[in-house]
Amino acid sequence: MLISSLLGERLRSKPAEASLMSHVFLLRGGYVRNVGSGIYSMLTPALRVQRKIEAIIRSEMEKAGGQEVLLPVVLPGDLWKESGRFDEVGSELLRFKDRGGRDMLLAMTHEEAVVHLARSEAKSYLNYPFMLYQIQTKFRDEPRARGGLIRVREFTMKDAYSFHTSIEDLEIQYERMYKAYTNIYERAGLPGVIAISADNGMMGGSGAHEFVFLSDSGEDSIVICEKCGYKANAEIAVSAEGKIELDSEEKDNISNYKCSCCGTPLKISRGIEVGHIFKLGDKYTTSMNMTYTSAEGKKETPIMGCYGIGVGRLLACVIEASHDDFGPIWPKSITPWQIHICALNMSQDDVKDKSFELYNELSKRYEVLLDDRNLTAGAQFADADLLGIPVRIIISKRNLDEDKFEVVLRENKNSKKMSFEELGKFLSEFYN
RNA sequence: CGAGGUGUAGCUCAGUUUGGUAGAGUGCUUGGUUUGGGACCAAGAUGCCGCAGGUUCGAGCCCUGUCACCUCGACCA
Repeated sequence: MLISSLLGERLRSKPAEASLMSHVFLLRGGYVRNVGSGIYSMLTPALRVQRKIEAIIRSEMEKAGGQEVLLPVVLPGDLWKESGRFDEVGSELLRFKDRGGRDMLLAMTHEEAVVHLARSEAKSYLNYPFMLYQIQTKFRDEPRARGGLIRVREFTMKDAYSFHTSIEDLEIQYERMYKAYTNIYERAGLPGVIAISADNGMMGGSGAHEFVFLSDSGEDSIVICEKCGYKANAEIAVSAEGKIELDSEEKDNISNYKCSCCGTPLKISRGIEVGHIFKLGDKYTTSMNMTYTSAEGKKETPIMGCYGIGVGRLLACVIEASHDDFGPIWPKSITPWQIHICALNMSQDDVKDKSFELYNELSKRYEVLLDDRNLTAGAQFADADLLGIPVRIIISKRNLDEDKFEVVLRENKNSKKMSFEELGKFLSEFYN
C-alpha cells in the first residue's frame, strides 16, 4: 500500500483525552478514532493488526477442537429471560424494544445464544463433546469507558463455549483452552501474561482463571505470593479459611495478608484482564432446558465451559508492552505491514524509480507499505515510528550511490546497508 | 451513580478575571525553494466559541439550565 493513499492523519501532539500510552499512540498513529464514549472506529492499520490477532486466535481455537460460528448481536429478550439474566444483569446490558414492542437486547456475552443453537443440534451423547467459538461484536454499557481500547463499550471478542457430558471431560477441555490462551499471548507477542484464580462473577460456575497482563496502568489488583507462586485477583484473595472479601481500603494494604499456602506476605500488582476462562457447569443448560440422550437412553443435562478474549484490548496491551517514545513497536506476528519503505525525496527520478521497483518486487512476498510522499526525512521517519513496522528500508540518493538498501529495525533503530541479494536473504530469515 | 475538570479552527491550546470586529502554533490548499529525524518563503481557506434560554445597546466572556467528553472513585464475564 502507498502511504499517500492511506487515510488516517498521524498527529504530532499528544491528544488531550489520552493518558495511557496505547491510547496516545492509537490516536497519534491514525489507528482509531473516538465516536462516542467507549465507541471507536478503526482505521486500516489497526484493523490489519486486529485481523492478524484474530488469525492467531482462530488457529489456536481450531487446534483446541473449536468450530467457528457466528451468533447474532441483537437478541430477543425472551432468550435472556430463560436464563434469568434479563432481569439479573444491571444496566450494563443494553435493552430496547423492537417495533412490535418486544424486549430486545445487545448481547454482552453469548451463553444464551449458543445454548439456543446447541440445544437443538446436539440431542445425542454421540454429538459430545464439542466447542463452538466466534469472533463477534459485544456491547456492554459500561458506566465509564476509559483508556482508549482498554475499556470500551463496543468491542470485538473471541468467545468459545464447550459442551460436555462429564466434569472430567470439561476439565480436559479447560486445560486445552488454558494452554491455547497461553499460546495466543505468546504468538501475539504479549509477554508478562499470568493466569490467576478468579471469581466467576455473574457467569456462575465452579472455577475460573483470569489471564492478566501485568502493567502499572492496569485497573485490576492482583495478589502474588513470590514464594509459592500463588496468584489471585485481590477481590478473591484466599485466606486459610477460604474466601475473604476485601474492601477498597484493604486492597491498598493487601500485604498485611499472608499467603494461605506458605505464610509469606502477599505482593500486590496491577494488571489488565486479557482473557477469562470459566468452568460454567450446568447453569445455562439447566435453566434453558438443554438435554441430550445418553447411551442408556436417559435425558441428561450437558455441562459447559466458556472462554473469552477481548481482541481490541489485547491489541492495546501489546502497545503498552511494546513501544518507545516515538510509537508502537509491533511484534512481527501482528504487524500491520511487514516492510515499510521510506523513499527519501521522491522528486528525484532515480529514488522514485528504485522505490517503486523495490516496492513491486517485495510486494510479491510481503506486505509492504511505501512512503511515496515528497516529505522531508524527519516527517517520514516520525510517521514510520508511529506505524511501528518492524523493518524499514530507506531508499535515498546517498544509498543509491552505493547501490545499497538501508535496513533499519524499528525495535532498536539499528541500521545496516545491504545489497539486493542480502536484503532478500535478510527478509526471508526475519520473517521465516 | 459520587467527586473534580474540560468544551473556542482538523489537532494542541490562548482569550473568560475587567462584556466591545475571533486568536496563536501546528495541520490543510496553491506556488516556489528545499530534502537523512516532524524544512523555508509567499499567498490562501477554515469557526453555530458544545446546545438552549436569560441579562445587556452589545455575550466566547456574566446568570440559569442542559448535553457531551476526560480524570479519580463506585461498578465491571
